[in-house]
Amino acid sequence: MRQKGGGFQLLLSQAHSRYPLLHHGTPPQAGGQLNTMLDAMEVPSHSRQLLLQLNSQRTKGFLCDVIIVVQNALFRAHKNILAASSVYLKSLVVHDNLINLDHEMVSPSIFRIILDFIYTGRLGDGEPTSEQLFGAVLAAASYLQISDLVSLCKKKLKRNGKYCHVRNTGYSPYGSLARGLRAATPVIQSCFTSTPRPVDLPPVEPVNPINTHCGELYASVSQANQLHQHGLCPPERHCSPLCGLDLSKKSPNRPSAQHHSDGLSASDSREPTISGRPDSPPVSASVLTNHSSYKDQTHPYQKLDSSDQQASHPEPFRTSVTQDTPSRTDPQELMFRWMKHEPLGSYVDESDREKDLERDDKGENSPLSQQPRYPSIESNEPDDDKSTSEETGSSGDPSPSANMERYHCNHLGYEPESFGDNLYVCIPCGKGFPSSEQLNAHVEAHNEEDLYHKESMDTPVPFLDKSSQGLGDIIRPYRCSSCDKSYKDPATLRQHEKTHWLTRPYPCSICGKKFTQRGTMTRHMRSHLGLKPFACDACGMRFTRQYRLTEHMRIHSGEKPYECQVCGGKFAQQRNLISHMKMHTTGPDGKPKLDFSDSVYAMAKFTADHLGLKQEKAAEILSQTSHFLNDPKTIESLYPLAKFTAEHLGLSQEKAVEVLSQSQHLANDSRIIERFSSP
DNA sequence: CTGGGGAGGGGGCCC
DNA sequence: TGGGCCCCCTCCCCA
Repeated sequence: MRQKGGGFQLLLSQAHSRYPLLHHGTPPQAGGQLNTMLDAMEVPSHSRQLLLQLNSQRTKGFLCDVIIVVQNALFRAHKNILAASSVYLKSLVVHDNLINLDHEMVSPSIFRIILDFIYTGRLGDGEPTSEQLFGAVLAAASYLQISDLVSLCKKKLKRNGKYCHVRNTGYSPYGSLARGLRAATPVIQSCFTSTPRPVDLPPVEPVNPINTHCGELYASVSQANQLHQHGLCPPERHCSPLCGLDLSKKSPNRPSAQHHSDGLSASDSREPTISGRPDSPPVSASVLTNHSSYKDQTHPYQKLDSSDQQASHPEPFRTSVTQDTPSRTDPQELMFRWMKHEPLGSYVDESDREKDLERDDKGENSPLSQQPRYPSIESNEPDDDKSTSEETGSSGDPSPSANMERYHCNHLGYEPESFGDNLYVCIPCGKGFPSSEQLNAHVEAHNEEDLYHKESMDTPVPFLDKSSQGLGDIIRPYRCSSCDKSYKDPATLRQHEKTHWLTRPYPCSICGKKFTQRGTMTRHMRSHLGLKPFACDACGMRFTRQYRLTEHMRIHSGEKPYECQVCGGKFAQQRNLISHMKMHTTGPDGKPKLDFSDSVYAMAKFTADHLGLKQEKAAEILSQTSHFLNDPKTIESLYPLAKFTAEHLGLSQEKAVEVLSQSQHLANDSRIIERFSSP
């Protein structure tokens, strides 16, 4: 039977094209000659034995390096085998370890048959077959560009007198899905849901999971469903004929991929799969060769163990800094904390604290609002909960929200026990709920007006109070009731408020790590799956994020836009500038080595951060807002450092640089620091 | 051996 | 919801 081993011949053909000396040193030969040579194989059973081995390995999951998602079933296979069988599959597996097939083009059952064919050269081996089945397989095989299988199906249909062009047959890819077909194809997870199906299609019978003992990469729950849930396989991609298979995103630098943007977000646009798109009608295989120029990178992801993940997050650098916090009056410490965006001791306005106390007396404060708005230096206790705060990966994070979280846990009985069954607490109003769903519903019920009204009633005003509507309130009117942060729109505020929640709402279904934003969790999932959609045109290196690619491209362009204000050193990546700045701020003994000229850069950055503007706008903002600093009343309400800047460093950045460079002695004058650090 | 820079990768979070 | 940016950790290379 010619078709028997057809896939294997493809495999050998590819192997020979790549490795001309593979077969007894025989040079590459024309197809006919090669076939002749294979027919004359000195060990006739060699190809059969090899294929049997490969299929055996597949059924055991051994050395499988790709997962194929078809609707809600997952299949494991070997990239090489798929690539050898279909140029189309080759174009998919070359980039990703997980590929997603359009289930409207190929159903799980049909794909199982196809995969069996690829590994065995048999179609519906030993099972009763029908023209409906062949039609479905034919359609799917055409879609997947498995020419041998297409030919086989056509032959079988012609034999039955049923074949005509597939477009006119009315054959659905589903067809009659070979009920009872016994196949060796291992399905990682098969969880057939009530996904709406075309009315003319018979229901897909569940495929019994086979070989679930294969101990490599088995999801605890349906990965297919998770992929949808987590946006890794958006429904529109999964279902639309225009969507398709390749989970990768196009490299934005590829003009040829422009047409992918329709119907897909930028992030979801695909790597151009040559003939365009995976879903485009099957075309000549030759058009796919372009793909081979890309660097074939596989990204086996091993970090499935949550403990590993957590162990990989040691205490960050700045935690160690805060552990041996100098005394409050240490000016360098204050400056250092400022540069680190850590709260200064003077940050909590005494009047606000009194208000808090009043509310406490009246019992008005919710359990969550009873804390000081910001943990002041004097309220800091030994950070003894580091070992218990690791679950969310926020260990050592000195961000205000992280500080608040730690502070809550330390001081105010913010343990779950204190809320009984209502573990999910609304931060703005302090109400507890037994489930995250109820809490989310409740949070939605907080309309924007309520939020605004509430903040206007009892929110401390770290920047500018309402009586003096200043720049901060104009730009960012929505202020968090749990911390000092303010936002331009209520949606962002709601998003931010989740960072104060006791329970992070978006857990990773693979490692269990929890996130405050779905997008972060989705991104995290991509790292599990090794998806790197963004490719560098210059070197082929692939990245998980567009931003990484942008950074990377500076390596090729030589662009170094980040300049050290102290020494003039230039860097291609801002993070390396920041790292470099640490060198300026840390002496050889490891202690902070801050002079005021170092702080110029940090001042600009700080200003930009707290005004919600981009980094590069810092200087502009400093100069544009200088008139605010001319107003003593406004200065009084500004962040102490801005006040200090206005008083001591001049109003423009240029002036500040000049003054700072001439005033380094001030850095050692604790009285100066005391002036702005005291309430 | 060590410090510094380059660069890959992950998480937080605002827009 | 995804993009963009920031921050951090880490590894590697080199002087």
